[in-house]
Amino acid sequence: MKSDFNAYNYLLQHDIKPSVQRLAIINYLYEHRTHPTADEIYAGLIDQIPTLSKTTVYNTLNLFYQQAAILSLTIDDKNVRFDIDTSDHAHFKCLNCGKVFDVPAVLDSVTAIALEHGFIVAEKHLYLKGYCSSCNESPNK
Amino acid sequence: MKSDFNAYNYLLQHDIKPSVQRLAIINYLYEHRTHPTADEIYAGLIDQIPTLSKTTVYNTLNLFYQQAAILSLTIDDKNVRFDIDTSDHAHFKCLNCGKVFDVPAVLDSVTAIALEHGFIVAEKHLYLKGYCSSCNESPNK
DNA sequence: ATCAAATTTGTAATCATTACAATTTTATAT
DNA sequence: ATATAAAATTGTAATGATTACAAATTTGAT
Ligand SMILES: [Mn+2]
Ligand SMILES: [Mn+2]
Ligand SMILES: [Zn+2]
Ligand SMILES: [Zn+2]
Repeated sequence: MKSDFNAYNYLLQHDIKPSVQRLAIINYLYEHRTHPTADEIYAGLIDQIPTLSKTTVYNTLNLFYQQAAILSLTIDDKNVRFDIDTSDHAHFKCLNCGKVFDVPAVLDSVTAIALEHGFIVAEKHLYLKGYCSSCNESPNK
Repeated sequence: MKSDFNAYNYLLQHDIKPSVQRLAIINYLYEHRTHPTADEIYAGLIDQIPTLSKTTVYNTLNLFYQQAAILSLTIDDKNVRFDIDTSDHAHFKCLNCGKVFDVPAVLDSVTAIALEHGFIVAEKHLYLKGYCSSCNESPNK
């Protein structure tokens, strides 16, 4: 089953000039909704693009973020994680297996309160931490 | 005007054995509600405790965090910030001046949704980013 | 006073991310 | 098509926050 995602147009829509590397990275994010780190993206693409540089991965992700084509998640204090899903949703990180899950959420009320305080809100991040259902049922350690 | 905060008892209540360094750090957090970094705490205490080591500051903050005596904030991808206020509230980071402000918030609804998905929630962090009222009125650059 | 445990300290290591200059690729002008 | 300039990519070195670790100091119990 082939992906119906048009990476080329997705980049153009965000004023990003497509290149082999940029298309590969945005496609990787489309196909891997696990909120990968820059290093994971690099490891996942190095076979496909043997000349790929880790610097390019970082530069490209920063460009995507600046152009609001992806989210940059700091739920983990060690690595920044990336998400092609820029819609309003929360994230849950399991303290046992480390996976980051999506959680449906609406954050309008908090944004409204921030506006009342004179803040102009550009980004909203709701991070939850705890134990996922798998790790809860069969705890590791 | 003297602080009415009993640092000694606060540590004991969280099963933390008080020491000169630990008392100084928890007092610093009580008096500085700016969500300081480990480095800022170190810089703010080095005159008062000239032998203080940065390693001790990190170790102590990690201990406080493990004992749930403070919050550990990852709103900034560069530095972890710390907060003695463990009550339910959100944070707003100004992308211009870098300050981190408190924002009142109730996150029960999202926690409920997470529970429905089988997640056990231990921590909740709501981070907003944008421009504070000062920076909004007189933009810098 | 003595000994062991806990805490603190200083230094070195780790490691994610960025800086930077060289190289390669792409686009534009002749 | 060729020359030239601009943009993108690459490799390596630097940065900087945090941690690892072992030595030194302090604390607490006998
Ligand atoms: Mn997501
Ligand atoms: Mn706070
Ligand atoms: Zn898990
Ligand atoms: Zn500001």
